[in-house]
Amino acid sequence: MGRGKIAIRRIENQTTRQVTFSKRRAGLLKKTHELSVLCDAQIGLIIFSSTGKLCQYCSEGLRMEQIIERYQKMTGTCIPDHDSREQLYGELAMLRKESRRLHSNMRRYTDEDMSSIPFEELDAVEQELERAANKVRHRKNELLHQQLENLRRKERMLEEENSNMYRWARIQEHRAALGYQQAAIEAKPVEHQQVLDQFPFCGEPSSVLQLSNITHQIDQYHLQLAQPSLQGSSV
Amino acid sequence: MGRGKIAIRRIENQTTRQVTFSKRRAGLLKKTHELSVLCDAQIGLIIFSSTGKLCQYCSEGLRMEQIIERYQKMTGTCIPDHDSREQLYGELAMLRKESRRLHSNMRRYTDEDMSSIPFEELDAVEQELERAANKVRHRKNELLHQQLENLRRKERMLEEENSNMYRWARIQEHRAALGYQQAAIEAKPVEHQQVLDQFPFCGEPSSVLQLSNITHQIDQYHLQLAQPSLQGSSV
DNA sequence: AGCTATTGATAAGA
DNA sequence: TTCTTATCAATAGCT
Repeated sequence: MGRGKIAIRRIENQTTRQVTFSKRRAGLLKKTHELSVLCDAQIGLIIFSSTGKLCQYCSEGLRMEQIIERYQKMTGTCIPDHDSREQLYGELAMLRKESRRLHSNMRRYTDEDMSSIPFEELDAVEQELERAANKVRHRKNELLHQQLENLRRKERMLEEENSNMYRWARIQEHRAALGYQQAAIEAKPVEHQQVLDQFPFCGEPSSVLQLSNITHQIDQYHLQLAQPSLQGSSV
Repeated sequence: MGRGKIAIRRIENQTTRQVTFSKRRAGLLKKTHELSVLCDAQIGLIIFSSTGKLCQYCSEGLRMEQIIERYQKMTGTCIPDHDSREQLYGELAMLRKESRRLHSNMRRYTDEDMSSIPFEELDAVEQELERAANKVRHRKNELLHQQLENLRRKERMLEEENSNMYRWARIQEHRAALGYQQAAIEAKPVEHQQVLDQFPFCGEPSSVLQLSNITHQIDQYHLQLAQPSLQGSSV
């Protein structure tokens, strides 16, 4: 058809090829459509031009996917895309959910972020901090031990002195009873603490000085505790 | 073409339709092939007859799957599918990695397995452990504060009682001096501590009971200190 | 299927 | 590209 007959082989002249492609493509689409309509056939036609341009036809009332799906069902070939995409979405949803769960779990341990430390140094820095913190902690414990040891020693001295003083007071009481019977009667039957309560404070025995010293030390210890550790003991 | 012109609509006569289908199908395949060859096009043609029979053509050197794959790639690229798929794969990889990381992190708290920590996660792990240790330390400090506060209160009571007891003893001493002058001379000029030292221990005044109680508490506190912290406070 | 009159497709040129 | 048109191809209806 046409002015002359042509051989069915690749047309070398690019312009001619392009023109022929356009004409014959239109004819093919027309013929395809006619066959589809006349004979009630489901047809899918996919054309990639030599320049990569896509052109397609598919029977009325259908989409190309349906033709392809039917074709794959019939030939048994399966193109992995659809199923695998479903799987991907499923895994994605699962991972998102799990990630949320794990993150909220981890937040129990990590409330802050240290975002400004270079990657390579993190482990070394961390070890150093850990070591420093351990040293501070160790030192603090040593001090606490010392403080408490001192405290305990002084309390034992105090305890001893207290009991001695009590016995000394009893002796004085006894002596007073020998001198003035009335004074003995007044002092003897009264309970220890009750007797003490009857006398207003005056004077400072040495034991009191010792105690104020201990109190001072406790205050110092308190100051130590109030200082945050190197890495921040505050919660 | 043909003896008469026909309308492009479904052919009602089944025989005629079937014949027309055969003839035109052959023509379509021929035209398809000619287009493919002449113009160097990649063409896939899928035809389902009204009876369900499959007929296909595809350009030489190709399989239908390749045509379909190329078609899906191209249509998927034009529609925003390609980008979103890239994103999906990216997010999927990220979530998989993160999930692995979080899981191994959790294992450190639940299984106490520290031997399998990857390099990149050391910093996070250290911080988390550090923070957990800080919480423990904070709790410990709270307890120490309480203990020492109690200790100090009891010591102040003791101090007060001690000074009162001293004054009471002085009064007894004074009364004794009024009765027996010699007793007064013996007690008065001697230093408080020295006087106490002259009397061996006997009996237990209430203040002594209080002190032993405090001592017991200090012992308990010492036990607490001896316990290593959760992450090992030892240096 | 085969034939063929007739219509449709299209190569080449504008 | 599109149009024209001479020519060839496809095919409808008949056998």
